[in-house]
Amino acid sequence: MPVRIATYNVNGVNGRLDVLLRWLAETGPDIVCLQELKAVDERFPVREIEAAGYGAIWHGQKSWNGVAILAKGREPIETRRGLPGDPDDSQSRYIEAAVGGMLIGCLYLPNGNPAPGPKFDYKLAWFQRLQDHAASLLQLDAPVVLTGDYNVMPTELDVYKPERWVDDALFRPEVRDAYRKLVEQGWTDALRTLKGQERIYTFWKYFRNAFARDAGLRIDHVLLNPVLAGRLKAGGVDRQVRGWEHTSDHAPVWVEIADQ
DNA sequence: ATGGCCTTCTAAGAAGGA
Repeated sequence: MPVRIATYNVNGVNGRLDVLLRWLAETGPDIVCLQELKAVDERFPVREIEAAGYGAIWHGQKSWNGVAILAKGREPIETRRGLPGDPDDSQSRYIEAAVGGMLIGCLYLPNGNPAPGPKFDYKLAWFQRLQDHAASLLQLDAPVVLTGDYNVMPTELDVYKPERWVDDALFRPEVRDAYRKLVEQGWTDALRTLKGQERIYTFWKYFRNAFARDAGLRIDHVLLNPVLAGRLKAGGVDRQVRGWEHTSDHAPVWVEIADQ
């Protein structure tokens, strides 16, 4: 049986619990990385998620951020919470676990707007810490996935109107460079590799009917280490979820990994 | 070129998102 791994910026795990549970029931991913829980640890809906058949670990925060890893029929074994490199960073943006012999890194990279400014500086510093940690993960022989909301459109192909985003923190050259350098360490951008030059979006603004116009961005990514890249069989975006009532502004992204 | 929408926290609007 292939393993299906998904990432989903849920934009409020309690406010959109119905959407999350419906998506889990309809698509049944084996491993799920969630971002933007927007809830403290005590308010993570662990009962409902367990009732749906998933074990979970999570790292919450009041109002903002928050990440979680879900595993169908098993408990993720937590290996890390928070990126190394800055003990003063109190934002909940990274959690990592071993699930069924794979190492899963779940991340929510800072937005960084407005740029330039302190938020953009924080984004670049966070990206550097991610690069450093990712390099250490590449030393492992085990299968490794590094996935989540990267808040970067890697190329012009990933933006509905690139010229409108040139000064945005999600598309500025420094951020695209950081993503490119990360991938060039030896990671495989799963969706781009599978889809060639096809347009792929994972996010559509709530404003101005963006989803209906398909005015989207590709900012949620699944990166695979070399062991897993050779086992990549399929991948896609669950676009239908973005069309549901009361839904997140992101759609889930998934890959399927073949057995060894 | 701007503002459009949506969440949380907490009780009206502010802040953050992208």
